[in-house]
Amino acid sequence: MNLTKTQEEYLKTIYLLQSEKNRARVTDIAKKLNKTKATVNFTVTNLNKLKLINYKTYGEISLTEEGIKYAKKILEAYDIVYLFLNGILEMNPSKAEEEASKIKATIDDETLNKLAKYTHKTLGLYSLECGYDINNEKCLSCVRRTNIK
Amino acid sequence: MNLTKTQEEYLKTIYLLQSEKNRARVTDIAKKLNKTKATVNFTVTNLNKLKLINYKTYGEISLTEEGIKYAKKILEAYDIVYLFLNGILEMNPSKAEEEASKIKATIDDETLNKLAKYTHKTLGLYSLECGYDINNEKCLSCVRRTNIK
DNA sequence: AAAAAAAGTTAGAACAATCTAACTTTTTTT
DNA sequence: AAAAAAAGTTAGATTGTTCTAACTTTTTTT
Repeated sequence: MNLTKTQEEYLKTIYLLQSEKNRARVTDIAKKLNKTKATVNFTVTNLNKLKLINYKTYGEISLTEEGIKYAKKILEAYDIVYLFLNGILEMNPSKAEEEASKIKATIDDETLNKLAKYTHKTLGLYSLECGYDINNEKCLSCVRRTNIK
Repeated sequence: MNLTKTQEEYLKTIYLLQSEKNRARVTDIAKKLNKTKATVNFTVTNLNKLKLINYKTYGEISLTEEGIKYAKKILEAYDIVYLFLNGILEMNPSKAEEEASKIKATIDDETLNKLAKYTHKTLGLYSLECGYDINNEKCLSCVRRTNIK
């Protein structure tokens, strides 16, 4: 399935809201993304059709198994970019967060992998506190700032 | 004036085509951006209304003074990102080019400046072959791969 | 200079994402 | 439990970007 940037952004937001506040209502998402409730409702309906979230009119919103998979992948990518911006470029957390979202949404996997490798090497994290495996082209928990269950 | 990403992309493309091939026709732009002629025609008409290009129906396309200013700024930003991707992440030129376009279009000036500083410092270009001035927050000719007249 | 090819244009449609305004449902407060 | 507030929905419109298909103009070839 090929998601749009917006869809990815919403999945990530729902995931984070759920792990931070144990719920992700239309209003919460709207606030976090600075969109109107109508807009959020539109995308939520749309993600529901794709079976990425569970949702019934006036009901609660939660990610499906599939949705969680996507959200984790999106977050991992986002975290790599965040780590670079915050850890290497020394941007302040909130700015780095904002920019990481935007950048993550545009770059492809090759760039992301190269950035992960570089960031790990430069920050001296490789094969230390994190489980990053340079051959396996994966970046794991060390990058994650949020606590995902 | 606040341009959309698409408008910026077209301005950059027109600029490059003009310096490389001395002309930027609808067809040339379409090929470079992988869009249909109809689509290019639409945006060209639109840039003309904004007085960023000179253009009459069936006529030639060229940048106005204003258009050139924008294009240079866009290219400078693009080049900073390109230098990072190619020079530091060691991506191959064509991939770096492609990704730099996308990234440049999303990040804001603060990120760009930090990236410029970092890239210059890391590649040892600062105050050597380039005119980069760390206080002035500008990245000048050293980054430019294209020869702009 | 006529025919063919290339370039350019226009009209009409589609899509994703967003908005405002009016409305309904649910939750909270009194 | 009635009133008020908060949350959620729907309809309708707008914007930006893109497309296809049909058409016109310009350029090149014969």
